[in-house]
Amino acid sequence: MPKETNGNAQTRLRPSEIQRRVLDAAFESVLRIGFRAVTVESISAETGIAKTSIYRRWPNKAAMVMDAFVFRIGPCIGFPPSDDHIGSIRKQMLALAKAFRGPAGTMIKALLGEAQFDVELAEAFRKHWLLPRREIAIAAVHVAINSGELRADVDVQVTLDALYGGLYYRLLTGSGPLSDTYVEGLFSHVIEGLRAVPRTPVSRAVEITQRKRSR
Amino acid sequence: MPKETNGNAQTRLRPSEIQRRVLDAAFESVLRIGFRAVTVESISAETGIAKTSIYRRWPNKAAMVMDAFVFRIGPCIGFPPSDDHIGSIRKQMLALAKAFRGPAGTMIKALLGEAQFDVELAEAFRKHWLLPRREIAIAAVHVAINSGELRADVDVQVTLDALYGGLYYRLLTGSGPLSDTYVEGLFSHVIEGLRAVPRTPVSRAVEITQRKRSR
Amino acid sequence: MPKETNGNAQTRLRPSEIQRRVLDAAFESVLRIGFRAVTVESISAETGIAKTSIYRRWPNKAAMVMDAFVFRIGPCIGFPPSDDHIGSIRKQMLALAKAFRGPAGTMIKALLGEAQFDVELAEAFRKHWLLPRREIAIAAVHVAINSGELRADVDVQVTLDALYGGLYYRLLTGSGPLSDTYVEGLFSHVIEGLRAVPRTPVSRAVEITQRKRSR
Amino acid sequence: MPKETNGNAQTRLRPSEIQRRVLDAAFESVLRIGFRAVTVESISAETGIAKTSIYRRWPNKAAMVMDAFVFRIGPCIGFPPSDDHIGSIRKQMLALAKAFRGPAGTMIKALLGEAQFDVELAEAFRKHWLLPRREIAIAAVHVAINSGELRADVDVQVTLDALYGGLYYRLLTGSGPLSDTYVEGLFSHVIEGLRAVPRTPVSRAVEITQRKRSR
DNA sequence: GGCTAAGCGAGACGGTACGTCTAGTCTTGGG
DNA sequence: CCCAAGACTAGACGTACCGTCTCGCTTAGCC
Repeated sequence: MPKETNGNAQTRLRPSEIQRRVLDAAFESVLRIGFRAVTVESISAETGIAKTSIYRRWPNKAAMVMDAFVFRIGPCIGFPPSDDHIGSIRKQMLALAKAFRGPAGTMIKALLGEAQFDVELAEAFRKHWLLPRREIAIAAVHVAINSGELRADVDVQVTLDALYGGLYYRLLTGSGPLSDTYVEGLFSHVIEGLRAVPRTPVSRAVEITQRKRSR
Repeated sequence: MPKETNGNAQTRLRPSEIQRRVLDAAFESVLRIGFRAVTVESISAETGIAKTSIYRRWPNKAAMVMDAFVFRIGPCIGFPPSDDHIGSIRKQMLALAKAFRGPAGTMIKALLGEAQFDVELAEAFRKHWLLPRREIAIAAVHVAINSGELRADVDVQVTLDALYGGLYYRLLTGSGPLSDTYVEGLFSHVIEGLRAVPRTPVSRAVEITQRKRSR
Repeated sequence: MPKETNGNAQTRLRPSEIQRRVLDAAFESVLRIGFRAVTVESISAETGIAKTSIYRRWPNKAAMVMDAFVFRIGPCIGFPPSDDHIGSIRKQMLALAKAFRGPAGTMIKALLGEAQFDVELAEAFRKHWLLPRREIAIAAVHVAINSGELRADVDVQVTLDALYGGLYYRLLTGSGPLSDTYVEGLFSHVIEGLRAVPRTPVSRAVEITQRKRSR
Repeated sequence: MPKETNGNAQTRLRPSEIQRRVLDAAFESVLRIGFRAVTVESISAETGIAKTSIYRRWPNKAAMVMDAFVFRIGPCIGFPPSDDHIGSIRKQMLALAKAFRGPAGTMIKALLGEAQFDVELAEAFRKHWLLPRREIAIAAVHVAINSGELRADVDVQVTLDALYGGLYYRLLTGSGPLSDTYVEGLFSHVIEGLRAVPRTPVSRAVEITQRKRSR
């Protein structure tokens, strides 16, 4: 008979269980009371897991919350498939904006805010959040260029910064809503000018996408 | 004989002098040791001005540093004039990127980072930094539309988010340099597609501007 | 036409009016919120009289409250006349105990407490409160000795310390009530042994005084 | 080999050692610079023990000094044995007066002064200083009554208030010396009148005790 | 199968800064 | 000249977390 998780309630927690409980509590706490109000001590008190055990795993609160974010959100926001490669970028932008409106947005605001004061956190954020998504997007744009959807002289990095920069700008400055309409506009304003075969005016593109959505 | 500022070194500081000294010290300290390391107490110690006097004017460190930023940077980054209205936006972007590479960039990173946890600071940052510049840019785009440089169906807000969002994205994520070349690329990728009379490929525009700069 | 108090509300207060208002406010405030909570600033705020004007008259809070005490209480607790000189001491003790149970007790607790840390206040308290009363009591005891009520070898100071010390002890330590019964007991326990013609046991004296009071 | 106290100077202090150092420093500081001038911060600075650690044990300065008093003085002033029970009270009064003339007097003045503004301190002072001594004295008086030294109708509380009240009165008001002669006088003035078999005049009793002491 | 090393909870520790409070001084401007 | 108004320096207050540490106890894993 394998030992299993051991039914004895008094038993010590397995390391993986400790990690799970801490990250869950951290995630929920950030959403509930905000990153600033969350404390290693408060997580310790809430979970009953000793501060020592938390500090053994993460050097500080930021690293812990970063892990909580990756643990819970990281893998969730994929890159939706699409017939055309350009359209798949549009779809990813819509998915990202939707995420920004929910818990993930709260976490990203906090983590990117904190990252301005913590180079290790900044590095981790780039590595675990920004780069994975960016690489997929880069590939999509490359394919779009190679397939003739976009011009050959398009600069991939610049294009993606224009597309995604707008989303992050609104998230971080709170200077406007992250609505689907906004995302469509952002996408069409940037992309239409980069197409190999130019389309009609941008606003028409917006109208089209809006018409589509209302169906 | 007017009383004047009074040459007596022993005299008490005038309120405006207190404000100036505190803001100067705050500004320099943020650049030297970083926002996190700056403390109301350290500013008090450095300037010899009582903590009480600082707290009488600003509710907390963030508000004080925000004021220091406005006091020292705020009015400096203007909107360079240009023959064409679109060109003036390009010039402002270049000026902004240059500022981002210097002290202003350090301050903005700190303030925007902190603003993620402080709604009052966020509001102040929008009011004193983002909006004034945005309004000038909006006007420039409107004029460009009315004069026929840009299409009539261009969405001003979306366009500016695409242009400036990229700059703030790189500033805050550190995901790439804020070089003039990058700015030119960002500008041309977004703008060329929005012109009433389409131009040649974006990369050609980049080449042109680069040629200009090398002269 | 004499100037009078001047109906103009805007007129400046006369010095004596300032003193009266400050002392009244100080007295009431000590009773209402306690000596510790009273502040020169709070008195200033309450009366609308500038801190400067208060500090011009009193060196600190303690001196101000001492004055308020003298101004309001000082003259109130007299030395009741009595047929026999000893009886007049008894009556003064009863009057003092009654005062101790009211506002005067609150003030004396505060002033004597504070006086433990402020020699000037201690001196003022002795001069304005303790000594005036003590001198009358000393005279009463002397007369009682000379008239043959008390023994010739009675030490006046010691006797008065025993009589009044008990009252102050209870006031300051809160180790028991300052009831009339207690005062009668204290008086008779000390005095009976000092009479030239010894009386019956002390408890009988207590019974007698109690009988008197019930009539 | 037992672990022992560990000779390593670099080791952290044991809790009991922290307590001892703080209380010692508090005691000495009160004597040296006075209760008012003593500060939790100054004790922290002097001992090198963190303010936090002090506040973890005591809620404020008064409680800390109270503990310092009990720790150093509390158990020292006993109740000297004597052949007769009344004489043992006299001896205790002499011992107490002697203590009042030294460091204990300084501490008691400060604590009882502060206790006028701090009910918790007042309670602690009664519990740790006044009551233990009072209970022994009560017992002594009871024995004296039962053995026939004192009258049966003597009120113990009143008697002790008369005896000890005088001592505290002089300590707190500074209205006279706390000399042995004074104590003898106080004792005999109060006690002689309460004896079952009356003695000669009080002043004679004083003379006798003085004669004894000069031998 | 017993010993050892590591992980664990609990929570005290030294530290830093917070934002508040009060004291007592000083300046300004009005009457 | 005296006042009110109120800003100023000075410095202690008591709190909150930080990240480190000791302390026993428990549990695995290694011999």
